[in-house]
Amino acid sequence: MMIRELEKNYDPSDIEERHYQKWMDEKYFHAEADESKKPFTIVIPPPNITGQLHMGHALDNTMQDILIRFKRMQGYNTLWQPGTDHASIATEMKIIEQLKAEGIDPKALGREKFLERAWQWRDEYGSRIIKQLKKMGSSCDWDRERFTMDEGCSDAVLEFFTDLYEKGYIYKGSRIINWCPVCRTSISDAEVTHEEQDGHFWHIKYPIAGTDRFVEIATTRPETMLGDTAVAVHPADERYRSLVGKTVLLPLTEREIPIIADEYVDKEFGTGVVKITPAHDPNDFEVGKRHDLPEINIMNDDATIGAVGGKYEGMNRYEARKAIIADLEALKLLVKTEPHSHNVGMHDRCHTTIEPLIKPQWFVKMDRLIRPAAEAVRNGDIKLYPKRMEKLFFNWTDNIRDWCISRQLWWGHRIPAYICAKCGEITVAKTAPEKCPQCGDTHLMQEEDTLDTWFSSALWPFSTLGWPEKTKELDYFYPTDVLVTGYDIIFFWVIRMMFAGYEQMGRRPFHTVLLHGLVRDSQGRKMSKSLGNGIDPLEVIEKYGADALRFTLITGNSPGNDMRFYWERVEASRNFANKVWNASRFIMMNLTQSGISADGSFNPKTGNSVMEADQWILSRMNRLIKEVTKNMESYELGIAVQKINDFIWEEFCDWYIEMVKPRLYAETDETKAAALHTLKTVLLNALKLLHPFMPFVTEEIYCTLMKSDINEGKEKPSIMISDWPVPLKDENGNELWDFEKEEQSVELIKEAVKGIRNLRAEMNVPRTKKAKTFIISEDEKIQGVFTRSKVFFAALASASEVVVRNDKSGIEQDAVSVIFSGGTIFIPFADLIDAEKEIARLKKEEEKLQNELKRSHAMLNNPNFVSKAPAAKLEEEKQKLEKYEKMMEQLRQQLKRFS
RNA sequence: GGGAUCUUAGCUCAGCUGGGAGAGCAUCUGCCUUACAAGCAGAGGGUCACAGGUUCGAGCCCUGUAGGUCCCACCA
Repeated sequence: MMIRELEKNYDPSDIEERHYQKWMDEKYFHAEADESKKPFTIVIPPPNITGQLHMGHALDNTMQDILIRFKRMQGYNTLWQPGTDHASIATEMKIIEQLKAEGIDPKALGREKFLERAWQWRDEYGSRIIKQLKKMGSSCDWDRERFTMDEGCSDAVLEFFTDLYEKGYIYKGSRIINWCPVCRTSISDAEVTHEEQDGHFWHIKYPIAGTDRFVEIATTRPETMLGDTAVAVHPADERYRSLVGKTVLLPLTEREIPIIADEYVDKEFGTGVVKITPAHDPNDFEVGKRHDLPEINIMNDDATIGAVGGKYEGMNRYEARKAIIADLEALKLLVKTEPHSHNVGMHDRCHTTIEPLIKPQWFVKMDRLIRPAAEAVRNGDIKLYPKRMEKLFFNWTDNIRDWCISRQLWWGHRIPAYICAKCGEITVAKTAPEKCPQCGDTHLMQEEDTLDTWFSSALWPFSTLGWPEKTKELDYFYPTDVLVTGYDIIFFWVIRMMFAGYEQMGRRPFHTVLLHGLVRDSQGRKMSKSLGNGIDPLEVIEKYGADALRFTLITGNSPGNDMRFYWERVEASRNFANKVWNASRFIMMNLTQSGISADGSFNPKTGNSVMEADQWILSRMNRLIKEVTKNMESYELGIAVQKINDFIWEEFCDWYIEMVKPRLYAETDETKAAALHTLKTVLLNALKLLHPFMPFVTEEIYCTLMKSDINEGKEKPSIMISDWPVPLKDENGNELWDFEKEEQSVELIKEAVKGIRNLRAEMNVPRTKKAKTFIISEDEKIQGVFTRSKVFFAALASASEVVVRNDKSGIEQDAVSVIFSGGTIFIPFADLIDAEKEIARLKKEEEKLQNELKRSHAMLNNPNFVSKAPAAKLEEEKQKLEKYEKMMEQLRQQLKRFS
């Protein structure tokens, strides 16, 4: 039957599309509030509408999908809330770019027309990344897709803004802010990155008024001297104490400015005299406030020198710097130029050097608002994984500064503040007031600025659920559970969601933040457009399938660590998918060909046709289920999937399936049904454990399996809504799949098989040369194990016949031997025995054993170990020693034969 | 300047609360064994950066050193 449908190699291409469509059609991703079930909720970090899927998204969404699929299978009512972000500045830049390419001046176009273009952009490109996320297999509830600027989210922003304003947390003020001269907008502190740059330290003489003396200052930005309104020294600096209160004549402008004393100055640094430019430096701004200094803005919005700059007007910052240095030199006021490296603030988006400027802007007072969030992390109400990220978090919250939320952009939520044309009164309201509450004038202008894009994303965990409306979704799904995102976005988003959640909802927005690292290229470089080293996830999916990509991203790295992307790893992941595919093919083939139903009264605990191998693999599977579940619940996804991989490939495929083959191929074998049932049980459970990681291949196999008549009828129509495996228990509550003794037996068999394989490989015995195999053990239990498992040795160890005895007499003369912990194995290879080689082989074994004995003796002869180590450990070591001694004894006997 | 993190096989990395060093890829040797050559069997390869300390016992805990990466910070 279906075996013909299953190709020899797994081909994901058409399968993925088909199953995804089916999942959507069946509404498996959709969640409704349902008080009878426990919710599990994740909100997606909304990708920008300018964005294309990159590896970071791929990793981020794979992790979320794994958690969601896992919880869904565990029976939770899971909601993965999707949506996109308007990304004010990024989108605005894209549109300006677009307009310019068409020869249109954005400013001339006007706000309204510009916004029309922006909405067009969003309609055209906004859903592009959503389509790409679907290719990853993301099981988001697409019926609930949201957008940060849709009606509901905009209402939420209005509510949030006006509420914070009324509570006094939002204010407008003229303060020094970070200005991007290219984007022509203010940005928040979080959007500034610092970069160490080689610059210069210029020492300049400022003449002291009324004397022929000078003070020497040192600066890295001489052009700002046009805006100097003081020079400062430390109050305790003896060198300059007498100068405080005097004035200097600012070169080039001839303005007279005071010499002041302020603690801010570091006596030891530079000359100990600092020029103070309150309008262009955050520190100088503070000094200026303390001393009531004038603030002279010397720059235009594009960072060219303004009208106050006299002859330098119109030059950009760097031209002005050059010109000023040249002029100072001509005036002999330049003392020296030193090389100096210093940190320069850059706009993280366009990489332009920030210009600190004084502008009227809107701010959120953060000191009080941040407290519940900081407290939550401190007391464990919100947990960060990995824990070390808490340091990063506190680093920010402990040094919190007010958040500049106004942007001089058009694309975004316009600030709901209305300014009276007559009296200048500012009214903040959700809708435009008809008249000024102060003077009654009806000419009110709405604030031109829009809000920082993160202002709306801060509300994402509840605005997407309907807030400020009291919806049943909000009631049921909030607080959400886990937030998954990159550590690079903690400051921008995570912290802000936290304070917004506590402020507006009175509750945490999520209980866990799961942070991941960056995906880098194979050389460890950040993937970026400019380097051209980015790898398109869609290309990977096309070539190897979404399962392979997901598997690659989740394997072999620990939480929060960056990872490197290699095509070789994708290939290895694809190979694993194929392995699962083929194992399933094998099992299904045997199930159908056997004509034996694998259902029914099978009980591995009592069934007399059950073999140790069956019990062994069931027991191993039982342990796997427990461990993987635990790992998943602790967010150790990489560890979990590694264990699943190892179990399926090594234990199940390489050992169990190989062991079971002779039983399946035999014409009549009373153990066949047990084998088939075990194969099916283990496969089904393994598929389920694997499903969150590799949703497509597992679904395809599952459905094929279910289509057939071997279906017990208890399973769901899709693996994604099937039940997460749990250890089976009998009526007394004992685990049905727990077989410790049988596990030990099989481990013994494996040891013996490995020994024989090793021996044959070293002696270059071809696989086709079968040999009679004598297994000698004095232990009756061990004899029993091998007597029952004779059948395995043909398939696994090229045995033609297996004889289990307690006595080696008569067989050792023409045989080679393998010593293992259960006894000795003899294989008569008279024609192949080369005494010298045999001795060498045995000597090598002896050396290994000798080392073990040495180690064991050393431990057990250490009185401290014996008295202090735990009893179990001690006992374990004693047993090992006993085992080694036995093996050594046997080995010596064999060595004797050849010497 | 403060902090985080990394240093483990040729390469990329795991190694979760301390109890005999692992995986994938690469290399070498055999195998087209009727699930899979995208595979099977076998092998080689590591003073776990260095130096101390705690411990019966350290890749894991503590201190220091060196080097790499990253974050934060107003030293003009």
